[in-house]
Amino acid sequence: MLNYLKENFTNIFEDALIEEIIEVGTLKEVKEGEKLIEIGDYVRSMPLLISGAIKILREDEDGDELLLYFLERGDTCAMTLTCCLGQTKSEIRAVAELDTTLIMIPIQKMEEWTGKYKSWRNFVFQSYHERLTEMLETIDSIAFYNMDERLVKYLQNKKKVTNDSLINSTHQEIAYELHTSRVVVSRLLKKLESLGKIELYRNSIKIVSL
Amino acid sequence: MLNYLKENFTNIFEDALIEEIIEVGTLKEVKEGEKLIEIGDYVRSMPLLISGAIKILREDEDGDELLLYFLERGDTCAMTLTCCLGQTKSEIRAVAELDTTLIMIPIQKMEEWTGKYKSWRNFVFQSYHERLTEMLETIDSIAFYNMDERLVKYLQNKKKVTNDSLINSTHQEIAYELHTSRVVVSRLLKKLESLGKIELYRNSIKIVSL
DNA sequence: GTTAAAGTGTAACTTTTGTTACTGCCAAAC
DNA sequence: GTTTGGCAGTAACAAAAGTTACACTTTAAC
Repeated sequence: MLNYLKENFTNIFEDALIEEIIEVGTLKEVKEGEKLIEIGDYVRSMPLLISGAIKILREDEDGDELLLYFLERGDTCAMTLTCCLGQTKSEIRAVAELDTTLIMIPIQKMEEWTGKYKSWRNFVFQSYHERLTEMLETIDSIAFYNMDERLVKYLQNKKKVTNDSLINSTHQEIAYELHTSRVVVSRLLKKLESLGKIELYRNSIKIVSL
Repeated sequence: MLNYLKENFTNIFEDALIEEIIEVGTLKEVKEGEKLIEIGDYVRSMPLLISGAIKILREDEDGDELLLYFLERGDTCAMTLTCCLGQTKSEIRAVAELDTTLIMIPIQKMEEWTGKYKSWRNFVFQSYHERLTEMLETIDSIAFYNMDERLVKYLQNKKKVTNDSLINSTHQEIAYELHTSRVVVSRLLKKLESLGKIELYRNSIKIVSL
């Protein structure tokens, strides 16, 4: 755990804080597709992301989803922060996008460390800032762009997060995350293919130039 | 200022903190329609809302707007918090929805107080939580609901914030805030009127039962 | 090998939303 | 009083997105 922390959070956390994290934190590994938090859950610990990626989803009345954003190496979950402190239920679902390694920190430490360590405070505020910014980008996408542009952004984002220009998703899965229908996704993907920007295969999409 | 603070933030802030706020804070009054923050501005002080209401807006490439949420009595601007700490430009525009009274706090104090006062930390985290929740509600509206439902929510929200069932807005103004066109708003308002839920006048809308 | 299930392609159609254009009305300015 | 500009109503049309239906292919299960 020490190595993980040094690699990912050195220059961010003070040495004394790193020691404390090692004392109380527990290492957790989750497989791709595994659910970390469900809507309505009470959250009892806070994740620090070491490697992999986690997608954060919102759900509508019918149980359909919308992808909000991804968490990556060095990130933490801002929702969890507020849930921990406010003792409220989770408003979102968190699912591993890739095989992921996390350090879980008990929520009692949250409050203590925000008083004690300046580096922790900065980290927490920085996280809030990043998450708010990502929420704004999500709002921009939904409110200001058409589905074809949203699809392109989605594919670009997915490529960045997985670091792979071959995207292993079905049209149905993409439709869920964009909160639209499979037929619409197929239609728009076909158009992108005919423009030479992607190549379509069963269960996967190759990004050529987006 | 002492009275304002006692009325709105007692039980929230420690006495020592209230004293400090009085020392360094300045009272500010803004008229309805007045702009407080523009996109791209660097923010140098943090507002505590004493009375009135402020609307927070996002802008697209063409300069068209989208209403994100309102700030009310006892609120502060989460965007400002992160902007102050991160020294980044504002991502949003803030405009007074009503005549509004604020206490402005220099940003230098932010960092100091988060270390010093537990009540201040709680207030800041609470603010983040509320703003994140409101952003989620905004996302729900845009992503999951049709324009007719969004319009109803908008009218309900406006009634709540202004505490007045007579809404003094033109169709064009509503269209801007919902990021749609005037014709669409007129069409949907007319439908609501024919259902007996509202009454339409020039420059205003009376909410009967929504 | 046969069957079943999941994934994709596509046509035809509906609904929702956005656009253009034109009308009349009201209120402030002259 | 007349003019002017902003506001609202509405029709007609276009574009975007969602829906239904069905064909065909691939893969997994039996």
